[in-house]
Amino acid sequence: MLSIGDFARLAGVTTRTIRHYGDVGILTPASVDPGTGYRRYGVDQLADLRRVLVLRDLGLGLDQIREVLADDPSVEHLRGMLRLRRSEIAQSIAEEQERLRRVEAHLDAIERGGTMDVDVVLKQTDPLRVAVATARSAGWGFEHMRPVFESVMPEVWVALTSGGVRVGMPVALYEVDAGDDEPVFDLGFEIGDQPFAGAESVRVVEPPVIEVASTLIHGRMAQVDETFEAVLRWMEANGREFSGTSRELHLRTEPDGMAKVTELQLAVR
Amino acid sequence: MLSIGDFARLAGVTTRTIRHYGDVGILTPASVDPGTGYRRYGVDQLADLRRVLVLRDLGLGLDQIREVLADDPSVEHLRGMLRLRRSEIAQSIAEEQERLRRVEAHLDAIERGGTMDVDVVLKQTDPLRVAVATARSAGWGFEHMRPVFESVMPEVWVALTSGGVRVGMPVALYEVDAGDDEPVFDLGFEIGDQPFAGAESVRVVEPPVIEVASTLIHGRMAQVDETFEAVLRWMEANGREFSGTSRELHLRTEPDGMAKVTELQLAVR
DNA sequence: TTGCTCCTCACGTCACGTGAGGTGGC
DNA sequence: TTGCTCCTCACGTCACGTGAGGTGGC
Repeated sequence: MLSIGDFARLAGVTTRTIRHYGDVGILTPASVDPGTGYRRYGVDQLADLRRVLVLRDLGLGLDQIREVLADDPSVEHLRGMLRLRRSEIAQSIAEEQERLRRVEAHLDAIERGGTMDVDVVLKQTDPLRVAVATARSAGWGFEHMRPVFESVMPEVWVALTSGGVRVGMPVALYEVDAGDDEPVFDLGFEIGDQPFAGAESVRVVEPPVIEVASTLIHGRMAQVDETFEAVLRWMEANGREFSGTSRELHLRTEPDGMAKVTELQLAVR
Repeated sequence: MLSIGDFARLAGVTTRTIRHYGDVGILTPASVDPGTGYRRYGVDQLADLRRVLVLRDLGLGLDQIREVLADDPSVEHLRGMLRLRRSEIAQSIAEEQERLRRVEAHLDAIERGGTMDVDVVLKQTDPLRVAVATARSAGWGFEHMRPVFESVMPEVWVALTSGGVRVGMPVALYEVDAGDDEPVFDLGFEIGDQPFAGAESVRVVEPPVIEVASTLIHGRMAQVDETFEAVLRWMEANGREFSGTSRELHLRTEPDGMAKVTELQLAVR
């Protein structure tokens, strides 16, 4: 019989760990002195403890370890847990590698230019339901777009409110096709889950949930072009490619309808 | 100004998270209503929150984030933290990959033969200081070794105790060189940090701390040969190679000096 | 007036580490 | 008798999630 100190030392762990395993029912002492409370362990329990430590080092939780040790023909059970663990670990490696890439991209940006000019986040878009009208402009760029915004948005607004629909956040949806000189895009408002049958040129769309590089634009929209390009550069530095789909979400607007905070989303491939 | 709910929604986090960042001093509300305690956030704080979320997703702790945000020309500081993070992530990826290999080796063992016959652990040896005599036997294997043990160990024991040294755990140290037919190895006892000048054939050695595949043998030493081979098979399955150095630590012995629990260590290359 | 939002505690998470304060064994 | 070991609480860790119980705003 071994004292807890000897037992722990032989296994290379602390006595606190041994007591903890007793507390959670993973490894109870062979006997406990009723007077002093001193724990005693049998030498054959060393092998049990080893098994626990092996499973722990594979990343199993103590609850799982207790389960595996509990049922006797535990091979099937253990196999199931290890398969689960395998995919969990593979998953977490993939995530850490992705994280490492992001850290390195940040460091690159710092080395190159002081610090990053934009804060870009890679994320999934939130589900969205919008009522939009299709718009055309003479060319890309804010100067071409602005008049289109100013004529189309009020149009959609009127169609919605006269239909009894409360308008939400203003939204613009773009698709760039190769060599487009005359951009065609959708302008409108988020409408949540309110019913709306559509009217004349206004229809309801639910853009798919996709992965985007997202950034915020503060203040007037004049910066939108340069921000767009900054995000494209960010994508390049981070090994991502622009798919051609982009969205503008006007998170906050001035009373006059001008954007105050805009989220710019460029879909990655 | 934004309510905490709007603020959180725009950033895609919960209000609890926002409050927590307030509690720890990372992002305090632009204003707090003194009557109701309601928090108010400025739209420009959305960018601040974004920065926090970006750093969080790089794996920085909230303490570190607070530090980086605290000093204003934080580029140097941030760079240092990101470099640290980079190496931490690389480290953790390596560990997870190692863990994945162990899980897969376990699964292979289960597929092949029900479950593993030995519990083998890869670990660093503990520091060790032993007094040993050199021994020779006619060949490898327990049957050849046993008589050597039985004659050499008492010899060392006498040399130590007559020198006033308390003997610790019995230890055997082996080196296999290619094609050795007449094994030469060291037998003796752990002596901790007790001084011992050496006597006749007995000398003090401190075997280096090395990485070993370790397993326990319960009961009489007759199983040592098959266990040795099982560990070699384990190494093969786990992509490790035996370096030729091995050790036996007699963790517990019977009153008659026979081993009751023995740790067998094979050094990996 | 009824939902909805917001508020402040405060416990739980996971596997122990780390004292604090006290007692048994050589 | 003096160290050394052992004992039982009980807090701390990290970044929030999740109620509980209560109140303000449209």
